[in-house]
Amino acid sequence: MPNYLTEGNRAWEAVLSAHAALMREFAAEAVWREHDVSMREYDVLYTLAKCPGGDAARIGELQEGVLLSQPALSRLIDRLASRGLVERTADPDDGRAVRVRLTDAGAELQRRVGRAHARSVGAALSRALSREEMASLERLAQKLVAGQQGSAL
Amino acid sequence: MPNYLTEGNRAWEAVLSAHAALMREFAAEAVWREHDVSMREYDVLYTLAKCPGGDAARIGELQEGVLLSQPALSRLIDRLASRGLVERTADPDDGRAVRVRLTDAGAELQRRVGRAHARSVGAALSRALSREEMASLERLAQKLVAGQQGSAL
DNA sequence: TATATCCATATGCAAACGCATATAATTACC
DNA sequence: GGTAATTATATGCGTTTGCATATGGATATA
Repeated sequence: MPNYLTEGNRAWEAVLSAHAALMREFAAEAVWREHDVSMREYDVLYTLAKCPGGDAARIGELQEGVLLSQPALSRLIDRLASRGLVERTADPDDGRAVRVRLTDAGAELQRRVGRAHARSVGAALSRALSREEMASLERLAQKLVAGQQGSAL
Repeated sequence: MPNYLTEGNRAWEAVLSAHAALMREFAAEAVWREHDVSMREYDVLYTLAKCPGGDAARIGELQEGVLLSQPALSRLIDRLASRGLVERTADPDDGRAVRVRLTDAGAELQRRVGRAHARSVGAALSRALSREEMASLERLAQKLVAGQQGSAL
């Protein structure tokens, strides 16, 4: 594994620019205001929605997908719960843990917002990349994630 | 420009995951604490450092690279200025605008932190991608940015 | 089983953020 | 050239964030 430092840095800088540019565009969508949901809140709702085990996840699991500190995520879930979008339930196997799952209202909101947001995402990517390039980008991003997981040992 | 909505969404989701994973790793670096600089602050210092015109940029220009609201960036610059890392000067051509440039101390700090951070970035990318893949990722990310610029019209 | 250590989540608090809006300077239009 | 619309940045204010730490359950060790 040779170290191509400058190439790596240039690639990462480009990724950051792309991330910033697209996030800015997506943040400008009307959906968020229409449904009174922030992108971060939606991110959590989305993560819960695609969660395999009956839409229930432990906070620690959600943490991996969302770029937030543990306390910030804990309070974000507070807010979602107080709005009736998610429910906290005790984990039967671990008394310390908390399971979070979407309520019907939360799942419904996620679907509504998700449809609109997915359109924007698809449009933005289609504008810039071919189908093959999208697949290539997906693969490269997945390799980056995989590389990270290896280093966490 | 056909719309490959699902492919685009999968690619974007992978990019978000990679971004989150790497940002988390980079945030854990010791540099930030050692030099009492947050990643966002460094981001601004870096943007100023690579700025062509004598390391001076208008706030609006900085805004494009940093994912922050205009008021947040304005105050971030306040803090950097109060620590003597950047200087605000009036723009000679536009009385509304403000030019921001690195002080010597700011440039020095940027270099120190930059070296350490660049090592981490390079290492993380090298761990996951080959040189060719880095180049490919850079190109795809640049196309994403270019696609965005086109849509801003 | 008592005790120390480790883990998952929550809470106190100061710092930082976003939204709305103010301020001041530029450009557009008549 | 004067008034309106626009642009660049700053400020007020309520909300959200991160850091440090508390709390309470699990695991290990003796």
